[in-house]
Order: sequence, then structure tokens, then C-alpha cells
Amino acid sequence: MTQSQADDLSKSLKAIADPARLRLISIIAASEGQEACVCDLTEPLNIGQPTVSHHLKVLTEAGFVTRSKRGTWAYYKLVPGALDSLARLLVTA
Amino acid sequence: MTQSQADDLSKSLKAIADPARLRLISIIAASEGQEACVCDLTEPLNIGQPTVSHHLKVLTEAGFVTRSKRGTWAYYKLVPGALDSLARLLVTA
DNA sequence: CGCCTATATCGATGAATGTCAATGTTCGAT
DNA sequence: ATCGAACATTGACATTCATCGATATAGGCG
Repeated sequence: MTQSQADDLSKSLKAIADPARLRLISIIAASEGQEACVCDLTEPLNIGQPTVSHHLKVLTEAGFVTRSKRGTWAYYKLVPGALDSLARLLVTA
Repeated sequence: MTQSQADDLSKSLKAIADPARLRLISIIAASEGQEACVCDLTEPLNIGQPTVSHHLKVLTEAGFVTRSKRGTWAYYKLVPGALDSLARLLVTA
């Protein structure tokens, strides 16, 4: 594995290597259409709303979720296959 | 996913979410018997020997490699299936 | 327009982390 | 016993990061 490959893979791993972000992914994955509103994510995690917003931004920039605003609400949806392809990279490593 | 499950999974992910540690795993995995001596790991990574030692300790404590000393040399070996079971946890998340 | 609600951004702070230089430890060889 | 080689540990430093409070933005409603 080259240095830049290792850099890329570690960036993806760092993005999900956080308890709060793992739980966010878990909740979104269990939601209808694998999509959830921020209001459904703030309460069950015991962390403040700005922190949730921050974690969702990290996950979005890493390509694990996408954001779509409908009215006042922001909905985050899992990117299909993103987690699977990361898992495949792991066993190939 | 519960809080403690998320904590455990994030600890495993943090252990490999580092370019140097990913390259260490990659080199060990490509070695004969999936085992390599520290002397074979220090040079190709462009980081100092104490740092390599530190990374190997992190990987050992996370259960990805095991250490066995033979003479003056320390050999690190991949734990079979460790990466695979982590990858499986990811797609189930 | 003005208020309220939902979400994002900013700035700060404390904790964790990667790296190094220096030193310690262990083992083989002379 | 002594020396050198291989590896680990320690202490320090700079950077990154998770979290929070305060504030900004943006949309719906009266």
C-alpha cells in the first residue's frame, strides 16, 4: 500500500472512528429509507445540537451520508454501498 | 447500536485509522507467514524506530497483531480474521 | 414585517494523539 | 564481563479533535 493510499483510507476510517458518528450512522441506517432528520438524531445521543451538526458534516464530507433540506428540516441519508466498499478495502489491505 | 458497542467499535477503528499503522499492517500481511520483524518495518515508513514501536504497540493492544521475541528480534504477526471480523461489523452497523 | 423553530457556523477549551530525542532493557557475541 | 545491536519506554512538543456556549442563517407563520 502506498503512502497516499494509506492517507486516503485512514481519512475514511477516521471519519467513522468515533462513537457518536457510529451511532448516528446506526440510527440513520435503521430509519425508513435510510434517511433521518437532525431532530431525530439530537436527542438519543446525549450530546448538544451543534456537536451533532459537526459530526454530520464530517460524515458528509467523507461521503458516508448526503444532506437534503426540506423546509426547515435537514435530512441525512446513507450513501448506498459506502460502508461496504470501505469494508472491502479493509480485507484487501 | 448501544453506547458501549459504539465505544468498542470506535476503539478498533481508531487503532487502524492511521496511515503509518495501515502501512505496517499492509507490509506484515504481505510478508511470509504474515509475520515481519521490526527491522523490516522501520525503513520503508520514513518514521523513526520509536514511533514504529509505538504504532506496533497500539496494533497489538487492539488485537490486530501479536508479538513474539526470538533472540534480539521482535516479530509481529497478523491475528487471523481480526480485520475480517472488523469489516463484517462495519456492514452490519 | 416580526417571531419562532430548526440547523449551521464560530471561537474557545481541554483531551487525545503522532512524532521525536534521549534513555532503558535485553540479548548475542567477543 | 563488556560491548554492540534490536527494540521498548519515557518525556516533551505540536497538532488534531470532540465538545460546548454563543451567535448566525434560513424558512414557516402570524
